[in-house]
Amino acid sequence: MEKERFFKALSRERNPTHELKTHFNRMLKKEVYPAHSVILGTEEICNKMWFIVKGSAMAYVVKNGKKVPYWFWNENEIMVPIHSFFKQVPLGGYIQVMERSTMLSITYQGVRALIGRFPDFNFLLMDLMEDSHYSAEQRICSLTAIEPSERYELLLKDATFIARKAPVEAIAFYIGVSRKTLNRIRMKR
Amino acid sequence: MEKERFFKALSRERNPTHELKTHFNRMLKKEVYPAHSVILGTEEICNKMWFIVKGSAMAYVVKNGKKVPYWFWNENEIMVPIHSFFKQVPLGGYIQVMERSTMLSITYQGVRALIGRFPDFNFLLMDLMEDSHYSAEQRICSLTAIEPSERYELLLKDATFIARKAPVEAIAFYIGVSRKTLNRIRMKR
DNA sequence: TCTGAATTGGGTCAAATGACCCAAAATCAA
DNA sequence: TTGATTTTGGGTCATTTGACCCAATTCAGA
Repeated sequence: MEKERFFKALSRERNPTHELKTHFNRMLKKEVYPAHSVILGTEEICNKMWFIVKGSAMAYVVKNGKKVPYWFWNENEIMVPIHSFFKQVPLGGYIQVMERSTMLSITYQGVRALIGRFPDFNFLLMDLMEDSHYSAEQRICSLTAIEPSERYELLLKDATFIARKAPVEAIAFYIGVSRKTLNRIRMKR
Repeated sequence: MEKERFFKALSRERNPTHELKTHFNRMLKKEVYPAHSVILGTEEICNKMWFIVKGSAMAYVVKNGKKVPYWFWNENEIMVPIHSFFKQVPLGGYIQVMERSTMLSITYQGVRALIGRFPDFNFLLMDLMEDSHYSAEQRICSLTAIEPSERYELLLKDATFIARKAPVEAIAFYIGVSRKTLNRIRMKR
């Protein structure tokens, strides 16, 4: 069942109590977003954490009228803009689904309640943050320590869904080059 | 006193119990590193979290024999390679002090003990991770959404200590350009 | 303090890149 | 289904960039 998948994605190798799971599941709401809909705007404070049951999404900033993505989420992943959600501050970017997407969501208040009641829950959240932080650091290294073409190869290897689902220009900006340069990279292989 | 500064950097706006503070302080060790010494190597698992009482440090990966920095820490900051420390896995990079530095350290076992005993402590760690994650995300946006010269201006504004303390080449790689390009940027202003 | 090593600014030139452009293809909405 | 809009690959050309180089300066260790 879908709720199980969300909880599984959260808990992974850990073994949280059944009680936590029950309370967690009880708080989930199902949401469906039409293709390309914007879920969250720059000025908004994110008050939900999602699990992508089916679909995908990206977070981007707008520069010179262009969407420059800084994060992608795939099916089966937990989608939460960490800073906006946990600090309850404006997102400073946009989150948009890349296709018609089905999500499960839990509110900020819901998460807070679980934290208060189940100290174990903290560990799950900390794991989430660690992983996210690790990905971000990997991305920084990729953007500074390797060539654009290698970055593209890495993307094809580690995040195939991006190559399949995102517009070319978004992929290009994501790896720090222009659409033209990504085209040239693709021509050469 | 130095230990107070460490705890203050950890707790910030929060108000942890005095008991936590006492136990925390009791676990700290003072360490002094000579200028440019490497504190942690690629294969090592980080088993400490530091507070930089005086000095500064950088984390970098080596690419074609060059040091490409992905993180800098200044005086009064908490230095911890989040992934290696919390997941207890090899660093996958190097940490080096940029000058003779005085630190306070607490071991991984120490942190674990505090987590077990003071659930409050989790919140301090989560704040730490959030902030770190936010900085990483900002850096990703800077590397993809703005021009090298703007990146340099941002660095001068938000992280002056890097411009003052890091070698030119390190600064260049940090903002994703060659030493030559950074030189040209500097010439033009 | 002194000497060797490392870092620095800046010159040259070939290669990579981005801005602009276009026509074809794909996508979307009525 | 169809017409309008968006996305795409690819061409041109000016600009930016990086690799390589060197001499001057700074730095570090004895």
